[in-house]
Amino acid sequence: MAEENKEYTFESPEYRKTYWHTCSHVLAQAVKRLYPEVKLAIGPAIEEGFYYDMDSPFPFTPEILEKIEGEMRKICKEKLKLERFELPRIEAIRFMEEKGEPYKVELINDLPEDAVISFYKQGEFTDLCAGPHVDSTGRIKGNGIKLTACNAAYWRGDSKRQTLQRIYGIAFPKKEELDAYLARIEEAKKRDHRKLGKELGLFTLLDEGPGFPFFLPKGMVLRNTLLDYWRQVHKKYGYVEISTPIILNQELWHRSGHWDHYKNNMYTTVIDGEDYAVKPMNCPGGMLVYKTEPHSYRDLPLRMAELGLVHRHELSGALHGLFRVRCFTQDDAHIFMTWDQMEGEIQNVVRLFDEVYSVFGLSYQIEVSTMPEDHIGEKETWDFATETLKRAIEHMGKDYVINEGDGAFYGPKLDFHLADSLGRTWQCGTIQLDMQMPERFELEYVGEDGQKHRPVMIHRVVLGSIERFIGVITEHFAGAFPAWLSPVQVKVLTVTDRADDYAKEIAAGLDAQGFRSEVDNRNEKIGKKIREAQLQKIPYMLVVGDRDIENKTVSVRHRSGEDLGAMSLDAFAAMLKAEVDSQEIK
RNA sequence: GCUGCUAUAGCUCAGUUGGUAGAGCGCAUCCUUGGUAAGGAUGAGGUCCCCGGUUCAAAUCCGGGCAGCAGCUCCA
Repeated sequence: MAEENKEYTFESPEYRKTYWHTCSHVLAQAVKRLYPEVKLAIGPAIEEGFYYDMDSPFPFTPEILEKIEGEMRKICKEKLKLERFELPRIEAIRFMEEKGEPYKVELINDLPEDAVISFYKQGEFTDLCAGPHVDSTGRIKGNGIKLTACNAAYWRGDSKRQTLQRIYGIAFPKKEELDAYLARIEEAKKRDHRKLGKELGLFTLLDEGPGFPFFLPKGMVLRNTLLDYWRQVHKKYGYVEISTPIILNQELWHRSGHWDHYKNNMYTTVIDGEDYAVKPMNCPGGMLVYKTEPHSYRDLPLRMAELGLVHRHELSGALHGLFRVRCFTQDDAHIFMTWDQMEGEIQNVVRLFDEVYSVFGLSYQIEVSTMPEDHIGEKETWDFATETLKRAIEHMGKDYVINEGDGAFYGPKLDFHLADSLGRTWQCGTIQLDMQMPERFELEYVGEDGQKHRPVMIHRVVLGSIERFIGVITEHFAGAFPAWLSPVQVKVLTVTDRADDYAKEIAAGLDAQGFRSEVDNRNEKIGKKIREAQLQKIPYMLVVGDRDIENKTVSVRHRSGEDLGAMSLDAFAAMLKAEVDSQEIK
């Protein structure tokens, strides 16, 4: 773009990338001016902003980042022209050696034989770079730049190599846009499920069990309500439910292949001198249940669901609230079927996903994950399974992207990434097609022809992990769950203690109809009770005072702030029932 | 696991150059009986994450560990 003399619009994704890419060069230039001893690695533009990886003998503190920001603003003011030039490989290497940039030398060495080796020069600073860039550092708005963080990153993404320091930044052509961006980040932090989980009394994580969440009474109501719904919808889609043990003999895990491919993440124990393992997945248990009796083709597809508690030893640094834990409940199911049933059954699962996600107002993006390096089975089987998955969703008119080499060790999968209300995505649902486990466990069914055949299997989860899903919807709803899910649906607030008995009657009446209510009859003013119920994001507040006692009414307030006025308890209950039954989001 | 940062009351946080601790909220008691987002007073509550070191003296300085946060790696 530097070469072209056209109008720039920041709204175009290409130009944003170019703009941010130049910012990363300005960042590197600023660092080299202030700290010449720092070695440069790589500095690209990313989805939102840019970063530069550097090898520095000292950590970049927030104070240092501010200093660097200041220098960056100066560089913008200097309006340095960006000029591109090329060098033959030998000269390019010598050039970077002379500058004392070993990481750049390594990058050049690893470029393909026929690569054009280009550089961009701005003032005294030159960087190895394929471009493109804006034509002058004057294009960058100095006070629209913010260095947001400094963190560690491995050189070339390899955990065995040098740890570098990565400075992240963001930049906009207008200061107001930067402020809006920073405000959005602040908003996201308010929705963080770890913060809301504590404030709303949903769950907690304690030192005594890192990565092992505790569910508190309110979180448990939410969880059980979610699971009631889950059972109801699975019944509708023809599933049966099973439960298999958490600890099983290690021999089973050898047979399933988990031991060879997953043992680093498995917890083990010894019982009566024999080795056992805590299950990291539910499938082997499901296989064993399938084998407890002979099956006819008439039984298929057999859809066996299991809310299975699995344990996985995740790296300590990977733990993150309920999103990444060491023990979680998968809303698993294993579907056994004939080859003919595959496509239809995959689509049946996708329809179930659509129904469930739409209840929460969640949209998704599908990824097709293909054969990983570390896999079992033949490539031909994998190709067939992958094609079947793709074809099934293509016939439903669904879009997808390919995630090369990210499949499970036993088969390819469709991953459903859910976007929360801030546009961040989390993998929840997955549909995995498996032709390996039925083989390893020698599963059979008797066909129409009276012969034994091998079924095919689908592994699938909709919510993914109950824990993660609760985290996702907590952020998605910012803690204001729809009435059907809210741990407390109604809070009855007394104006004076003369209303105590009446309030208890109201709450008892609601409880009798299956609603979840609480009474706040503390010796506090009504304004304070409302404020607290509001902060707890309770959908409905029923204010009861002398007027209500006299008129046999409740004064209804919704958490949106709307005053719905006085009405009879029956009228309110009917309204709430309609809202709960429809699973309305409001 | 790696790099950096953080750890003080149930929660959110102060704590000056080393002299064994404070606020607000919450909780308890009392006053107050107040109609749609915080009424007032009093009081209880702390092994300053754990272990070790320096020092007459450590919440504070140093080392090690556990945990959390950010990111990287990983997420079958």
